[in-house]
This record gives sequence, C-alpha cells and structure tokens, in this order.
Amino acid sequence: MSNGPCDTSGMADTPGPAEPSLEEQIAAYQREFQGLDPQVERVVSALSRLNRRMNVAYGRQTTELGISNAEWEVLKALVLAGDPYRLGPGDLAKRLGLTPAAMTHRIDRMVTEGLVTRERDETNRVRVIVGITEEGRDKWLDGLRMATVFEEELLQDLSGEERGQLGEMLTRLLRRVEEAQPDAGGRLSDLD
Amino acid sequence: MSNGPCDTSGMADTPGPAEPSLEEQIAAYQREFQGLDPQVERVVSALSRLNRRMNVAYGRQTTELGISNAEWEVLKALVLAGDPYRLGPGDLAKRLGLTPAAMTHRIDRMVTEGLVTRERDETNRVRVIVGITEEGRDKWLDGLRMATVFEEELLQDLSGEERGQLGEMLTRLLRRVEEAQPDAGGRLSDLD
DNA sequence: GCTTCGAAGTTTAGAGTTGAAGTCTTCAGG
DNA sequence: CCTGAAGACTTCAACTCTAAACTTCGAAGC
Repeated sequence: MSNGPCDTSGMADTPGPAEPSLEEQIAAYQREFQGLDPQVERVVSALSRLNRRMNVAYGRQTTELGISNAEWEVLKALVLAGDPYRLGPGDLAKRLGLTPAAMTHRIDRMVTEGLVTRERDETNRVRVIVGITEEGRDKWLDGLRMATVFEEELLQDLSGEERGQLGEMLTRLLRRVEEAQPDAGGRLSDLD
Repeated sequence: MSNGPCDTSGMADTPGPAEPSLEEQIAAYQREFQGLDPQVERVVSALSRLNRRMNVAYGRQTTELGISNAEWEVLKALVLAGDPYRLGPGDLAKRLGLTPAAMTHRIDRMVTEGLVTRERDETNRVRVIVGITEEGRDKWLDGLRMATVFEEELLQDLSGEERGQLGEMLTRLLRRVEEAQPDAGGRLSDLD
C-alpha cells in the first residue's frame, strides 16, 4: 500500500547531521536574522514540528489498517457528515481541500478496495453519490481508536487546566487566521 | 509557478456544504463516537487546522517571490546550516524529511532557477555539495520578512505571557512525541 | 421545443514524490 | 594490485496531485 505522504521508509537516515533540534533552530535564526522574536518563533516552529510528528504517527496507524491517511480522511468526512453518510465527490473535495479531479481518482481506488460505494443519483444523473461501506466504517473506527490512544499519550504531561488553556489559545489563533483567510484554504496534511 | 501543495486555486469552492467549522466537527465526533474527550479533540483539531492555514499563508508568500514552499525550505536549511552555507543532497534530504531521489530533482530545478549551485567535492568525488547563491539568499530573506509579519499578526491576540505559556506547552508536547518517535519522521509539510 | 448557460464529474497532461535498481567512488582485505 | 562491500547520488517506473479541457445533464429563456 503506497501510503500517500506518510511513509517513513526509504529516507536517508544513516549518520551525519540530522535535523537540528528546536533550540538549535531558534538559535540559528537569531544568528542569521536579527529582529526575530524568539517567543513567536518558538510557537510557530513548535506548531509546525508537532504537526509533522502527529501526521507521522497517524500515518503509521493507518498503514497498520492497510489504508492511507488520505483514505482515512475520506472515511472521516463521510462519517462526520452525519446520517445518510453520503456525499458527492464535489462536497468531499471541498471538505478535504483538494481538487475534484483528485477526488475522482481517490474514490476510484477506494471503491476497488471496498471502502466506499459510488452510485449515480437517480433524480439527477449528473450527480454522483459516494457512500461508506461497512468495512469503511470499521476502518474509520479502528483508526479513530488508535488516534485517541496516541492523542491521550501526547497530552499526558498537561493538566486538565492546561489542556483547556491550550485549546482556548489555539482556537483563538485559528479564529484569527480564518477571518484573514475566509476561503477554505488549500490542502496540506490535516487529519483532525 | 506550480507551487507544490500550496496553491488554492482550482479547488471546488462554489456553494454547498463547505468544510465544517471546528465546533461542528467536535460536535459530530461526539455524536458518532462516545468516549472521546472533547478537550483533547479540540487541541488536536485546532493544531491541525492551524497548521494548514499557516501553510496556505506561507504558500502565498513564496508564490509572490516566484518560488515554492518546497524551494524556500531548501534555502532555509542551507542558511540555518551556518557558515559555509553548503550541504550535501543527502544531508538536505534528511533535514527536510524527504528521499534522496526527491532531493536530486529539487536541486535540479533550483540550479536552473539560479537559487543554488551544485558542485562535486574535489576531495571525495562521490560527494556533491549544494551551496546557496546570492539570489537564493535574497529570496530566503524576503520570505522570512513576510513570514514574520504574518506570524506577528497571527499571535496579535495573545499577550506576552500567553505567548510564553503557549510556546512552553507546545515544546512540552513536542518533547513527548519526539522521544516516542526518535527517528526524524517523514515529510509532511513543515516550514518552521 | 430548441438553444444556451451553468453545474458536476471525468479525462488528460504535466509536476513532484516515492521505492527500487543502477552507477560511481572509496576503503578494507587478501 | 584486485576484489568485494559500503556509501552517495542518480535514474527509472509507478503513483498522486493540480490545472485545464471536455462531457453530460438540467434549468432557463425565447
């Protein structure tokens, strides 16, 4: 299963200078560019690294399920859509932040893998309806269970109060950037 | 300039059900799967969405410079590496978290665009050395300046104390996931 | 009813990445 | 020396995504 952007094998990882640590990177920024607020830099860099690590973790989990992160995202969108658990390719593309063309191919794969179904709408034959199969729903649930374990582990060092503060601050940041960027914004590895 | 995973054009974005808001998504999770801690869910989802938005913003900035996020990352790695500002393709691949093959192609492009140079090491002719050009360094600096403006805007709602708390908590999370995941971890949209 | 416009999906060409295989260089033995 | 193994980079085929052209169907407008 070629696993989208989540495989970690095949990379150069023998000896030599690896990726600099967060501290090293902040120091290097200070060295090369005066006038950079280290506090801001720390928040932004940590955010970005954290996200990368989380996606690696999710990638390992979905690989274990025999699917890719990309496919799990489709399943998630269908489940979270609610009751009939069916959406058109266009809707899916919008929710996942990719082009309709990409959606077409993704659905092709997932249909052959038995994760979703594709049928034409009888009342409007231009429309296509994608539905989740039982197997698809099971995979989604398995993935979610693994994710919650990982997430609880990730946050284990934070007290309940800290978790609340963190969530509140992140939500505030998100609100700020969403109003500056009203459009849905392009793809780029979510999985939330 | 086809801009890696950062273009926002061409996506389906007309009417209809767009991406659910963070609140809607958390509610949907609660509905479909009992036993999910909403506090954890909020942190994780906000983190992920925030990162996506940030990458969209960075993508717009680098597009304005006539390069891609991917290329800017290579420039960043070279600058942050310090004094001779030169690294081998293998090192670069490790630092950016992609395969050597991808690095080869990326360097190809960047050489023809005049952003970096590629020469063979005289003392060990298996080795290749990639260096940054003056134009490359200028682009990096321009990108960094734009990024700092955006980042300051992003954090404008947080007091100095809050920024410190946020950075500290994120660093703690990062430390936790890094020790659980000692390898550098695969690609997946950084840019920090 | 026929035509035109728009919306929804699919198809096609090209960019970028991965994983595996291949090339070339260096180094350690025999 | 010559050989074999390991390392560094490149090449190749397959895959996924984007952007743009294309196809089809439905809704108006005349």
